[in-house]
Amino acid sequence: MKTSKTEQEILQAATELFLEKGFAATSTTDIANRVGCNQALVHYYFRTKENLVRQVFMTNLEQILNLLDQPLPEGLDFFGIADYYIDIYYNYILGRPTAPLMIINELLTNPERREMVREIFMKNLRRQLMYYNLDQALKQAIEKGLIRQIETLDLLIDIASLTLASFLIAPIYADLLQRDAEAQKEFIIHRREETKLLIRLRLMPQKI
Amino acid sequence: MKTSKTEQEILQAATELFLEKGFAATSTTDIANRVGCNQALVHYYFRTKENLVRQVFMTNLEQILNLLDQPLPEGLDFFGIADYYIDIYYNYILGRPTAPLMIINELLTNPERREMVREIFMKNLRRQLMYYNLDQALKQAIEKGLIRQIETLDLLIDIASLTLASFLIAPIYADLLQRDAEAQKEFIIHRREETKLLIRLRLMPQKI
DNA sequence: GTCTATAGGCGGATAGAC
DNA sequence: GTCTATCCGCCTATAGAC
Repeated sequence: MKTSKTEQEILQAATELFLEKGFAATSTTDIANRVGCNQALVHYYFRTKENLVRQVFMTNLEQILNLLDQPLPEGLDFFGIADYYIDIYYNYILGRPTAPLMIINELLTNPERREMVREIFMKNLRRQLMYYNLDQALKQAIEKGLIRQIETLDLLIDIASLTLASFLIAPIYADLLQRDAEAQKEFIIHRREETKLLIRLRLMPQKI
Repeated sequence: MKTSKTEQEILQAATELFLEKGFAATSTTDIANRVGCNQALVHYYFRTKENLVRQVFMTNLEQILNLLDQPLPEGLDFFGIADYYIDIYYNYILGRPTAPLMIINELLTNPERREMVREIFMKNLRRQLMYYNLDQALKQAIEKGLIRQIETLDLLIDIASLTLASFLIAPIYADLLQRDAEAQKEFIIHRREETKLLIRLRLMPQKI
């Protein structure tokens, strides 16, 4: 489907504003102002604001899920794999720090968005295969005593939790301690390494 | 300062609605409807919606921070202390699962709220003392080799991240896997135990 | 204190000229 | 495709009767 230059600009401006202020706080007039056109044009292309929101939401969500689809570099053990995924997610969010909040927020307050997530999951067989493969590999490694017992879902949630929270906490941290943007970035990188250490220790097969 | 019964009811209804739908999506008319009065009365007591929001926000934030002020039970080692705080926070949020989202959301989108947080921190000397004491105790334990090297702030953020994220992820998890509320609660309790394990392994003094 | 009524503004959406 | 003009509805807030 071909899209005109103006339509692209509107979509781009909408994405920026949604990430800055959230969906609810952004009006179609705001979007038009940033593009430099009038408000009617936004409705001409997308008819309703809801359509626009849906599209931005889906695009961002797809991007995040697609990060999992990349092929693994060869010759990594599980500790290397964990580090690899942690790096991927931190790097992605570093580029768009407010994206996870927008998505989380929308998922929590709007049940129909969760329906959209299930659709995306179910449609993508490759993603289901990825999960299955990871699950099998983990189980084997646990049996061989290479890593400590853990559910696959728990490992993923552990990583996601620590990554997500880093970005939620970073701006608050920076403001509370009156630090600048550079210090905020350093904080996130520091948290990335702490995350790697936590996960590594979680997987290391030593007795409790 | 004495507050009338109606004022209490309005505050209560506002709190409920803000936690359910967020600040922006809740109108003063919504609040009046839940109370069973008319919308003008809300403004009679609080003059502006912003005042109401501020009050609810501050109250919830204070409650969360006050959880840290409780005296520790005697005779716990650091692993016990960690478990103790993890339990406190999980139990609190189990009672009001959407409170953290409301606060995080407001802190991220509204810079002036962060100013309020700093005020609360700075005013409460006892809280600063608590942090100082924890910091000292941790440093000593590290020197003695009882626990692995860790920054005090990192330990607190580790715990907060995992706790917070559990509640953000729980409703999404339940919807995606089409589980009911009971399963959702089980998920959170399961995550609580996983959190304890992670922190325990992080603190255990063993070589990497 | 509690009500009705209403002002005033903003947001989403559409009609219609060009 | 892009614009101006405008409708409609909801929101916050206030005025004023009781």
